Amino acid sequence: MVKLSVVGILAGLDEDALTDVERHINRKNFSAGAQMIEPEADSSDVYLILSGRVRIVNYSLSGREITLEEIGAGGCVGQLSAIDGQPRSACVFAVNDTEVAILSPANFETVVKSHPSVGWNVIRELARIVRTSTRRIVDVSTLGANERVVAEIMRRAQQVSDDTGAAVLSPVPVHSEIAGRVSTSRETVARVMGSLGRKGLVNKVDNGLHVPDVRRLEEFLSESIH
Amino acid sequence: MVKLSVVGILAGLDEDALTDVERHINRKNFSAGAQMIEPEADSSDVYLILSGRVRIVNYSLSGREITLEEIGAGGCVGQLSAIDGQPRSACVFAVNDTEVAILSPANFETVVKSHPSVGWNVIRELARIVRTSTRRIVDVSTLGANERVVAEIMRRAQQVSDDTGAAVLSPVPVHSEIAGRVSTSRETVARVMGSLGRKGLVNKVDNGLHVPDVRRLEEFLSESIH
DNA sequence: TTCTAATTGTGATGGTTGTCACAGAAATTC
DNA sequence: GAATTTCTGTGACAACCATCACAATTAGAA
Repeated sequence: MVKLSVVGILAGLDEDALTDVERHINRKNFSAGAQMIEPEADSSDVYLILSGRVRIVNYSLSGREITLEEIGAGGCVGQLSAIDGQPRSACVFAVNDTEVAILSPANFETVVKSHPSVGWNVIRELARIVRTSTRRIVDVSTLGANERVVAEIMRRAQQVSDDTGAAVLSPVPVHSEIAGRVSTSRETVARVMGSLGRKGLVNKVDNGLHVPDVRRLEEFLSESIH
Repeated sequence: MVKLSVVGILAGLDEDALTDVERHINRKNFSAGAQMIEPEADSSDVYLILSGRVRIVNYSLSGREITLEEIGAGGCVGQLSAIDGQPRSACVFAVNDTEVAILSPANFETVVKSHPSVGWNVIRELARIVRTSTRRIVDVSTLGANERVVAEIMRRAQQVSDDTGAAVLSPVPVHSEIAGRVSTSRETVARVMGSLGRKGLVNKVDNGLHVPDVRRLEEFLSESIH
């Protein structure tokens, strides 16, 4: 049984407070691929992710999948509805087997209001989301689809680059998954990845995608933006 | 001298608390068009808007202007940097003559943490921003430029529609301003507006843009999405 | 292994829309 | 009211990329 203390927004709570929260949650498990929240549902529960990984997506009428966020253990989803009472705007499903603690909106509000540190944690988390959303709006408004794909690879590589400036993305990101994250088609991702490979900017290794020189990728991107 | 009580995030504070906050702010005036915050500046102050109107924009390398938000009296800007300490990601300028109260990041954090209601107000405000950002990401990923323009007019009309289902947007929105808000070019907005006019869905009146039947506009949009 | 499903690679094509260019209209300034 | 700036309207054109359509490859299950 995973402890609630792994949850980021509860950081700073002492043992007593945590056991108190524990009394107000329901634990639940979802297996990989299961849908956790469907849009327009009129629940407003907050899901604290204890283990596993979830993805927040939105489907266009034409069936195109738009990935809004992906959140791992320690994160939480579904806060928005709990905060403003509006219906859910996206659907959430489990990428891996996932264990969650479910908090009712009323209890969420109580916890937030009675523990200033939790309130501040929630604020920080929302600020993070606003920043990434803003970046994405700017990206999609100023970059072409090809450049967005490169930028996405670059960002992922930056996060795991070692001191020689190389990085390995493992497992190899699936094209359609990247496409969902940068609002383009799977085919465009395939073409860009092919071209990056031919230029030697990335290459496939056993169990991952190898980026020999992240800096060179950055340069390539700023050149192509022109 | 405008009272601090107009500020949304301070709602719920009593007189004593307000006078206390008053001691920690600096008032400042900006005239229309003045730049209030420039990107990358290493200040992290929070600006409480007492009167006037400001616009948060981001410029692409090619000079294209992306409007992220527009905020009137009672709102606040610059929270993100105060919350996460990261540099500013956009620039803010005054649309009208604007009076602000400036709060240092440390004082902002103190106020938020010492008044649960303020904390919750900030959370609600951030949630609102996340919702509009998400909507915009979905829009820009699923709709074409033409449809986004129609959707923008529709949303504005919905907000001011009377009981007959008509609406007047006044003053007439400037094309380039709409373009900045839906990530397209001024010319595209001009073409769409022209076509909407020819269809009788909108028409110019003295001092505004008249939408005779908002519902018809909604229908037109869902048809064009197809 | 063999079979099946998922993922990738690539050509052809057409629609959308950004960009350039310039003319006309409207609003502001002087 | 003349002059200047800002805003609007529209044509032409090319770039970009989503979509369709398959083939090839790889991974996973039986």
